[in-house]
Amino acid sequence: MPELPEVEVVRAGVEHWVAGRTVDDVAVLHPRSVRRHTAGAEDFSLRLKERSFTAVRRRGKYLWLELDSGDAMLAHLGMSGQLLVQPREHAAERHQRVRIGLGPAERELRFVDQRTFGHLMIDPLVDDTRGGSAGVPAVISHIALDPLDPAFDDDVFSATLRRKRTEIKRALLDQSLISGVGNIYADEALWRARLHWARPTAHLRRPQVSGLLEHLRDVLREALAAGGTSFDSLYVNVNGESGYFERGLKAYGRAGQPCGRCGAAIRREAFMNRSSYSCPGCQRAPRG
DNA sequence: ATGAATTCCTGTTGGC
DNA sequence: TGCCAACAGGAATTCA
Repeated sequence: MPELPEVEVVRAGVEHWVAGRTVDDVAVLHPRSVRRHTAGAEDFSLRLKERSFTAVRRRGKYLWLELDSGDAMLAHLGMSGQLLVQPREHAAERHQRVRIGLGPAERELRFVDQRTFGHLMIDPLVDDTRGGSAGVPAVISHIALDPLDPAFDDDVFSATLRRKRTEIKRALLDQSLISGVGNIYADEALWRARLHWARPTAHLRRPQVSGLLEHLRDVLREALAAGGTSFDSLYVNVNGESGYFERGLKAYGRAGQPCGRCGAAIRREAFMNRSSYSCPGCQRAPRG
């Protein structure tokens, strides 16, 4: 499931292949994949055709391909989305949803997405009110900076977090507070910080928040260096190669296996219609 | 206004 | 062998 490290791997790969290319053909094969483009699939294609890609940027789990029109093609991979660059004559992937011809190269950009939680849309770039220098797509202006962004402010995050009446893992998954963190890296950072997912944010000390951010950045950077995490080949990078950080996971998906720190069996708990993995020895549940 | 629950989707897996 | 429930989960939307 693509989180920040996987999306960054895709961003870099896509940028290598599309920068300077001009769109000479667009085919929307599944309308759901452009559902957030409210003007419709035809308008989506129209705004891409004959436009050139100038840069590829990312914030959290969103990435966008800047166009020479002042718009950007915004992409979110959801759970199973892939952006692939393939020769045009290469056979279509089973769940190919959108195809974008890259002139004058004999290649095309393909959006492949089995579960269709991901999406593409065209959106105007607006001034970034969150501290960046480049423009951001208007529809994601509410998304917070991610913790690897140089402009991310730890003190502001800590203060905002401690004003909230919620649990720490909910906050980590709230993209308006901090972006790029999903279920996997939230569990990994909490394990490293020895914090249980249900800890109330209002009771966290500032040094605990700082420590958590440090662990979060560590695990994100390690995963990025390894090319991202992948489990079932639904997620692959732009060249079709799976990431392999799963061997570095200490909590996520390890229910029943011994904690690498204290040996206790990692537990799995239901949480927000999904699962949370933690160590009962090193991550004590809060009282109440 | 805030926080939490619901919903969208498809392929795989496990139990009976 | 076949059927069905559970599961994977990001984030917009809806609800309380």
